Amino acid sequence: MKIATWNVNSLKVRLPQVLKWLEENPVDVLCLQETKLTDDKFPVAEIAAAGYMVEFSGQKTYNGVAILSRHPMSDIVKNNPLFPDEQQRIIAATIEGVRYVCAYIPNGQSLESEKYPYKLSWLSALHAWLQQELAQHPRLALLGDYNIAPEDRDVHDPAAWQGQVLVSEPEREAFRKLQAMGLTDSFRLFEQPEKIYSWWDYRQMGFRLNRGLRIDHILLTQELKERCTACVVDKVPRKWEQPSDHAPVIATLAD
DNA sequence: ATGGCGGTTTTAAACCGA
Repeated sequence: MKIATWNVNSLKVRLPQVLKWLEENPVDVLCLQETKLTDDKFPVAEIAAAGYMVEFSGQKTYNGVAILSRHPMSDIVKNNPLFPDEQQRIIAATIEGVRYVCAYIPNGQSLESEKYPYKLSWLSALHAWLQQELAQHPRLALLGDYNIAPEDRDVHDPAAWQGQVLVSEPEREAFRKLQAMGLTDSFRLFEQPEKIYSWWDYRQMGFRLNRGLRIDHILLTQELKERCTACVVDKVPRKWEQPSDHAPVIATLAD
């Protein structure tokens, strides 16, 4: 079983790349963020033709999430029932006995922005809802764009980023709170090369200079952690023409 | 300090992302 997450920064623009990537990486489950599509514009037929079922929750211009799966999905939940939110940032589904939560955690913009307390409240509500979900689903995977680099080794230049949004202590504390509820960062289960990131700024040759952050994650409960045999960032599509600024993250689960 | 880039919309300039 292979599962993946990818912030595509507009599925309208990136659909050909998603289909190409799935041909080369026929994962069982793919969580997408920033589809930026209303549900009536979602490319269901193209994704079905690629062999995937799909559930989605979108809106105009911003946000939007989807789960693509080779296996049937049930118990779909859109957004956090404990957190009324006009922004479409969560979709959850049960697939083959595993609960998948696909999340596009708010960016926060800056510590001074009103979007920053929104991000922290959003994370707090996510934690509360996940406690309920975990009580029902011992096998749970939380995949998505967390917009949090958990540690300094997930940041290309920790000194330059110190205290900024995406690395600030309250955000990292929220990440650790997710870990404390039994969710493990699958990437850190394994020995990894240094300077592995999942997002690079489009500007100033960010990707070529590897000025990145690791902000896309796959967190797993104990039972899934024990089945996890690999977790990698796939930089290949970041090198394609007109790429998303994020790269996919893939975890492998033994049967 | 600002703007870089790329996507979006109200198809031009403004917004948002990270």
